[in-house]
Amino acid sequence: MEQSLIILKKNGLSVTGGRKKILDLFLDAQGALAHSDIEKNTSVSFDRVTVYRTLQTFTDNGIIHQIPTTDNTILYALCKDKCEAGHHHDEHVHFICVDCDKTICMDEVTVPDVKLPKGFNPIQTAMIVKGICNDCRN
Amino acid sequence: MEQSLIILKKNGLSVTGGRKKILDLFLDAQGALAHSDIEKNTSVSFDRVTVYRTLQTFTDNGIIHQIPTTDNTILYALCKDKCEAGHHHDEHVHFICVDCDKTICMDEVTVPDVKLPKGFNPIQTAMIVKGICNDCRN
DNA sequence: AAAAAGATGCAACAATATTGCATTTTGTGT
DNA sequence: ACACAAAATGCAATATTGTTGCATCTTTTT
Ligand SMILES: [Mn+2]
Ligand SMILES: [Mn+2]
Ligand SMILES: [Zn+2]
Ligand SMILES: [Zn+2]
Repeated sequence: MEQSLIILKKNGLSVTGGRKKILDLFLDAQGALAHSDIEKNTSVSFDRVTVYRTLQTFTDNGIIHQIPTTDNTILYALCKDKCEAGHHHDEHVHFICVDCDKTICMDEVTVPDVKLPKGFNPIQTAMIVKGICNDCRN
Repeated sequence: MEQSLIILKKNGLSVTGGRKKILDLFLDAQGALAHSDIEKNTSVSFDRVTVYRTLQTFTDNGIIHQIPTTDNTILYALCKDKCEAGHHHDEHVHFICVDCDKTICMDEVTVPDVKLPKGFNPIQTAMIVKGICNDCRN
């Protein structure tokens, strides 16, 4: 059975053309995708609204996770960890290449713990490294 | 002399009502501010465009720095470190309280180094911790 | 005080995001 | 296979957010 089907079923989501297509995009993607990437890359285009709602649904169900940025976009990437609905466990570092602009999930690089001042209770930590990626250095 | 004046002069920026007012907002603020906060909090309101341009200017000159988020906004906060025009040195952790929604610069908590896979060259690292802040825990 | 450089506001426009509702599609039980 | 209920989609309208050019006003420099 197709990977995208498996994921949708496992999460109790009904299988629709749009969801399959968008999920396949993520499964095939090199790096993270922004909303705009999805609108561009789907030759057969869905309504913008559907894309918004699909990304929301996937995020809620722990299928994709969000990556914070400083340019008024949100990046999304597949959760490869054991994320559940309502609680993500993506504690890996994200690398944004300033050259090719790709964003890569470094699944093998765990976000280090950090000691916070007394009284601050951490729930989730994100780490974003900007730099030159493997492909772009020469 | 007023703090805001000093900062503007030091950066060779001409002193205008708008810049002073916005800079004072940052100097008084508890945490980081989004564009929308500035529009709301300035009783005397400037044109939206001026706010955009002012934030851009401040960022370019190393007066404020950006904090990435996952909600299609950018947060801005005063640079307390020795940032220069064109090159920031804000290597501190940012804490976002999921309760009161404030974002705090933890100037004393340095972003830890992280070992990247071969071929990846880091330039700048951001760390955002979500959790419950000092004021909100009880 | 005058000139030059720079900042601002306005208007128009572009891009992005949200909501309600009618219609279509999907999953479920027969 | 069929009918029904539940859910997803598209569309339209609206709201929010961001960008650009240009005329005017303000600040800085001479
Ligand atoms: Mn990731
Ligand atoms: Mn900061
Ligand atoms: Zn690259
Ligand atoms: Zn709080």
